[in-house]
Parts: sequence; structure tokens; C-alpha cells
Amino acid sequence: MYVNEKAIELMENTLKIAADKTRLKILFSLLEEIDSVKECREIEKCVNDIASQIGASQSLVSHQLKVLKDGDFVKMRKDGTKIYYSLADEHVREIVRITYEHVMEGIL
Amino acid sequence: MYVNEKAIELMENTLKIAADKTRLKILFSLLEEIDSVKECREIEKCVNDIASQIGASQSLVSHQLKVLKDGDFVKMRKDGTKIYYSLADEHVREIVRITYEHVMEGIL
DNA sequence: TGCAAATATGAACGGACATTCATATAATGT
DNA sequence: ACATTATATGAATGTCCGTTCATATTTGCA
Repeated sequence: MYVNEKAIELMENTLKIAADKTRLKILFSLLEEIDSVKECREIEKCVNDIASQIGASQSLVSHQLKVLKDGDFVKMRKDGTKIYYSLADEHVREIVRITYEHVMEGIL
Repeated sequence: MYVNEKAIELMENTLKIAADKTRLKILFSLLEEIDSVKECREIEKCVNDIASQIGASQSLVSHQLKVLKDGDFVKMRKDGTKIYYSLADEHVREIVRITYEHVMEGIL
């Protein structure tokens, strides 16, 4: 089917943002586990907590959070010296969830 | 939530394969339009048909089809000198569809 | 005002990769 | 066997980007 060039570009940009292991780890760190991936709740965390949790440097996490924020994958809330990040909306969760399930099924 | 390193790598690889405008065009060219994206049927096309349809060179399409095939995004069927490609399974359609819808909603 | 904690920023480096060009391989028909 | 059509392949190139290191900025507090 035909899809115009602009839509293709937007899709490419969106998928590129998700297609990085550091950024994926950040996104998963913002999902609180309950039972399955489907039932995760969004939570908020500050930069250093994310960094120590995923085992990456503060600088790297800050850089990648900027990418995620520019791409509207996450939103932020300032509180004192700390800045809390959380997932932007349900759509981010959905794209992460579906890719995760596909990988887990070993099909894709 | 915690996700092991191997799953993160697989997700990164899967998303990287989809995150390219030429490969996205190829995938869309293998979706026959009916009404909405949800209702598309898979079809098969040979390399040159795909190339002329998306306005790319034969060499480029062949290179990217190899990437898509190695990533199990497409499957192939030989018939004489022609080789017909089609989407591998429903999961490929789903990831393309969801990303497309998100972009179209202008939310993500 | 000075210090410390938390985060952001900029430069620099190295590796990955999309594209092009030229050429090779494979299959078909005469 | 040869020419033709369809597709694959390999090298070369230029660009993008993930990561690191050092440093700047901001906020709170004594």
C-alpha cells in the first residue's frame, strides 16, 4: 500500500529512537513490574536512580533521556534538584510491549 | 521492570531492522490496500516490481531485502528467474501497523 | 556566599550502516 | 553455447550516532 514520504520519515524516526539498548533499558526501568508486561504501571524515577539501576553512567543516561524526551517518549517533572522522568503515554508502552512479546515468542 | 540483556539485544535488533525508510517502504509495498491498514492482505512481489514501485534501485532493494530476510521479516519463493517476497508473518504487520497508527495520530 | 548534590552539555572518537557502482551468479529461451 | 532477464554480491564511501570524558549549570542548604 502507498504511504507518503512524510509518514515514512516519522515512522523511521520513532523506530530509531526505540532501537537502542540503553534507551530500551531506560524505558523498561520506567515500567513497574506487576505480573506480566501487559499489566505494568508507569512510575517515575530520577536520573541517578535510572543510571544505577541499568548500570550506565549518569552522562549517558542524561544524553539518552534527552533523545527520549525530544521524541516524546518520556516526560519530566522537576522537584528540587531532582528531575523525575516517566513514560509519556500508553503508546510508548504499547510499542515496547509488542516488540518484547515478539522477541519472547521467538517468532520475529 | 527487569529484562535480561539477551532480550534487550533482540529487541534492539528487531527495531533497528524496522527503523529504515527504504525497508519500511518495502514492507508497505508488500501490504495490499483494502480499506484501512488493519485490513491489508499480504501479497508477494518480485524484486524489480518492489524497486520500481518505491523508486529505489534494484541493488538497494536487494540489499535491504537480505536484511529483512535475515531478520525474518520477509520470506521468499523462487519461480524461474524471479524471486517473490512476502511478509513473514502477522507480527511484522502488527509492528508496522502500530507504528503507523501512532505516527498518524500525531501522538508519538 | 560557598559548598554539595543532581543533572545537563559539548567536544571528540570510533564503529556501524545506508547507498552507490560495478560485477557476478542463476535461470530461461533460442 | 549464447544472449537476456532477474537477482545477488562485494567494495568503497560518507554520514550518522552511541559512548566517554571533562566541564558547566541549577538548586538547596548551612
